[in-house]
Amino acid sequence: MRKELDKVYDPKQVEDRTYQFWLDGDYFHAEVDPKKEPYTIVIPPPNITGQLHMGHALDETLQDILIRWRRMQGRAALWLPGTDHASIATEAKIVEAMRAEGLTKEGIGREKFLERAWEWKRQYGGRIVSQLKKLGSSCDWERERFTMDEGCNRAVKEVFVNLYEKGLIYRGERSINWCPHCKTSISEAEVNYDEKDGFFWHINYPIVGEEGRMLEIATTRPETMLGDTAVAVHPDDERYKDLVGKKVLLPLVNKEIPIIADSYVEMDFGTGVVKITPAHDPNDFEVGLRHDLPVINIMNEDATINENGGKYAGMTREECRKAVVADLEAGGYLKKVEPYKHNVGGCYRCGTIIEPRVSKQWFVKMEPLAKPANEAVRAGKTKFVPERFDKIYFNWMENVKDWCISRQLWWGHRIPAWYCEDCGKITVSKQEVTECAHCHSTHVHQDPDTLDTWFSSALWPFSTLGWPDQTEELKYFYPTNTLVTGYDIIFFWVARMIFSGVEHMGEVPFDTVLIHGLVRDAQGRKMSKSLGNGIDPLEIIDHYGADALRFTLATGNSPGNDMRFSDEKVNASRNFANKIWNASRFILMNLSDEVTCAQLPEELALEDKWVVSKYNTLVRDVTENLEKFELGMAVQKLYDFIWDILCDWYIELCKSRFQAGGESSLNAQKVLAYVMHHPLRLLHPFMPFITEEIWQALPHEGESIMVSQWPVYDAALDFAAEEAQFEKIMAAIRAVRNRRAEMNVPPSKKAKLYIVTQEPAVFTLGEPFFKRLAFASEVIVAEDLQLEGAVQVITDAARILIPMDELVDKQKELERLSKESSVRER
RNA sequence: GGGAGUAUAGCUCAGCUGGUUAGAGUGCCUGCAUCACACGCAGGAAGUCGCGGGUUCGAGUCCCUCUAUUCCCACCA
Repeated sequence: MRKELDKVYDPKQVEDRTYQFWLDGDYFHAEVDPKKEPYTIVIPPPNITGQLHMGHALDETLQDILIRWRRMQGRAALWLPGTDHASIATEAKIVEAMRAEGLTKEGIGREKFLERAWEWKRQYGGRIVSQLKKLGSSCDWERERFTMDEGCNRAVKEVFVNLYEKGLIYRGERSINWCPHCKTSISEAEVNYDEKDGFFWHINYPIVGEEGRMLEIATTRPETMLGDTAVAVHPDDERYKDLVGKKVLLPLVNKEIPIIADSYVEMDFGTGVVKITPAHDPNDFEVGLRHDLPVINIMNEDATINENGGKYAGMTREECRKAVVADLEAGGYLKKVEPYKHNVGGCYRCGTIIEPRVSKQWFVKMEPLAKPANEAVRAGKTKFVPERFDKIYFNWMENVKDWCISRQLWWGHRIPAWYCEDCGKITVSKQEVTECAHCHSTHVHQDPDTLDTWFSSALWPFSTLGWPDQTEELKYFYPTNTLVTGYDIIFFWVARMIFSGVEHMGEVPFDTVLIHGLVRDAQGRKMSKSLGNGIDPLEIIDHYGADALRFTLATGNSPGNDMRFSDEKVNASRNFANKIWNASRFILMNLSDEVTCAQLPEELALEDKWVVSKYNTLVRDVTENLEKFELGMAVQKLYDFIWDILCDWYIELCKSRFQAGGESSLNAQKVLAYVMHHPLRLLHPFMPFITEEIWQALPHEGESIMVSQWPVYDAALDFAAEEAQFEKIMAAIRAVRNRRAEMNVPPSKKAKLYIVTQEPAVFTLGEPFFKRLAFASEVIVAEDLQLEGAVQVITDAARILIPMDELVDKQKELERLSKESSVRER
């Protein structure tokens, strides 16, 4: 079927229709097929609360390029899609929505809350998925998963019980990071530290029994003194040695607390004396454990001061600080205040300053899990691209602390642990527990907490393939091949998937982690909601088309590096799409009916061999680049071939042959169809929509470019000698054009050319090329010739003479014309 | 404090294991309505490859020092 193509490519006419065509053809679906080699990518599941942003667009584009390429190579290519329940983010959304109705979580209760959450998921959870489709993502939608679906829930329980039984999950009272806004614990990885301007308050604590003698402590958080249970000095500090064992009177609280010695204290920092607040500082908590100090929690869940704060109860942390400082000053305890910059931890979700909090939480013991994972990575079973990111991985995994996995949230996988009200022991089970495993009491209740979202994400590469069942899919597609993600997510997700895979599957979850950078705005700033500088990929798709967006994101992007996104770049990409479109139009307009498929003719002219040989090299290069994950280089080469080789040279050369007609024209048509048809396949992973649309219009066999074969390098098409010969002619043509431009001769003013050459290719084949591309009215080729008064252009292959009189006349005429027009302008 | 990245044309970036005269896009300048495309064509100007050393027949590329800049980790209250 041959279509009339519009002059300008309009993605809107093509994209949705084409995507539907693919869906209808079931091309994205991958089956277990022992005859094929599998290639698997699991998608980094976007949050159900999310909207497609540029980071997603980049991530999905890279994955789609890889999966489409492998599919065309004949692999059983599975791109497994899905979404993440995003516990904190989703719960926050529901709570917010309820607040508008005057409702609270506690008010409606757990069950009703979860009903609402699932309803919300049903309504909005699909939004991000439909946005992925707009990009052209060729995911196997039949296998779409959700981190909280039944299968994932089974996997989570299996893992939890398994690790608990191995002693790798435990419950303990620890100082954890608490977000007073989200009202839940968060893990170490979920705290972002930012340098903030603050103060260093020096406070005098009077020493008991030594009238007038003070111990000067320095702190950045004076309000926490309400929970002080000791002050500490270094055991070797001569200044304070005599005081260890004595007591100080805690100002404002008027309570005696001991002076202890602990090597945690740095003698050279501050005054060398530290107030110890086990409840509100993780280091102090450790000191407290060593010295058996009481823990006095002075704050509520929302970080307001509780009854332990005495008269300060009810104040916020900030109000309390002001009040405490004022009271210290009034009491004469405040020695001095100095400005101080220090790092303050904030919640990665909401940015609220976290509060250390001592509470009972569930933890994953990391060391025994990290070790075999690290060995596997060190052995090269999983490779990072670019390599340097393994350093980041190792740095984290080798220093990793136990992972706090319990969250005081309702939306998520509930912890499969039950407490006995009679014997107080814990029963952990995959099934609903109705009686205590230890004393058989039926007075049991389940832990109200849920698991960190990342606990279920960590299992994604195998939970999505059916684990814990040993499904055919799991056997065939696991381990997966490539994981594509940003460097910002290595700790949260990549590391945890690796140790989970090694632990539960006995094999790393993927062989390659392709790391990309951040997409920044045109000024190089991070795109953020607060700056309002985010660029909406859907708007870009709407204006320029998905192919232009994908091309932009794939170009000029080397692995691991950040990139800037600008309208200029998308514009250039859109222009490229249009260029391809018009080249196809030209070809379709000139293809006679007898050219039915893209096959080379028997006889190849010099320029045919040149372009075919160039194409052949392109196949090899693009494939090699893809194998090495150099997607940006691959797409650049395609661009160069299509625009420069194909459009600017080969199509131009064909024009004269088409006019001449006959055998030469027919052969040119065949070659042209060939060098358009095949590179389209190479380009398809990058620009799927336009390539499919043109491919459909070209005379071909097969129903979709998606299932056409990825081209392979063919040694028989390597015409290196002819390439070199033809390039000599090209150089000569360029030289003539160059000289004409210098002399301001417009293309419409044609001149006679005398070409003097010993070069056989130029001698026998050059004439039509010069006529068309060097704007010659007539071409005379000679082995030797002298011409008086001619402009001479000398190149490697030929000496070209342009009769002076013709050009001089033209030049004069031009000068006259330009004078006239400048007069007219005035 | 520890680690990593980046520095190449006005701007945004390529440049893989060292090898012709350092490339592209965009912007700029000149010319062009030539029958695929002005979202175009032809031509042009534009670079001390951050600085200084070193290795080499040969360095944008490898090594060292320094400078600027970005990021990650840790954290001393």
